Amino acid sequence: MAMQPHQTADRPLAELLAGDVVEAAAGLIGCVLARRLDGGRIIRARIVEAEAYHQREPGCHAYRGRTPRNEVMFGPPGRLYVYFTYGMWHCANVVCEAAGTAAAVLLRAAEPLPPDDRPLDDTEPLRLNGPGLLCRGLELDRRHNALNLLDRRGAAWLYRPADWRPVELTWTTRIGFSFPDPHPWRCVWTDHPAVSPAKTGVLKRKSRR
DNA sequence: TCATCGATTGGCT
DNA sequence: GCCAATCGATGAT
Repeated sequence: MAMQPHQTADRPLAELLAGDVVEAAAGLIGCVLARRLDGGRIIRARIVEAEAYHQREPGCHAYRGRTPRNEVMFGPPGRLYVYFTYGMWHCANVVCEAAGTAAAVLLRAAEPLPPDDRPLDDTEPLRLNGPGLLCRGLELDRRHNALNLLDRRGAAWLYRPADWRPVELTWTTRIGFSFPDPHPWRCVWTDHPAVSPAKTGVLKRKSRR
């Protein structure tokens, strides 16, 4: 089996997202998703778990081609793809690879960061450890579909923080498949406490740095 | 037009 | 471990 990618900071975020979606999943671990709420308050969360999807495999929403729902996946990289599922949850993805190719990284879990100078309120910790919880916590829904995450002036944006460092990654199969997942494309910040409680991912291998 | 089910979560047995 | 909640996207009829 091919080696799973490690993390490097040798490429700007925009370039990373324009490239291979599995490498993008690795590179997004440790990056920050910022959200400007309607009232102006800003929430930030560090991504600790992500999954890669590509149109060439049946687990991907775009496997059967372009539909109104997955339209954004075919667009330029760096856009936000939000879909609604199970009647009550939204899931957020970062579109990757070139326009015309449908590929995206599902953001499965993140660690909430303290709001600027204040410590996080321990009495009501924000739980973002699951794709549905992440969207609920950051108040993301389909109104934000197609948002450009590389534009810091928008309602949500992505960046690699100044203190970003490569971390140990664990790769497993992806979560929620109704058939055996052929790809270990779930990328987890090893042993990070904010990772989702999903139990069905099969451990494939670890990678250092 | 209809039936099925999902890239989920939390609660209960 | 099992299952309900809840509804839109999708594929079949």
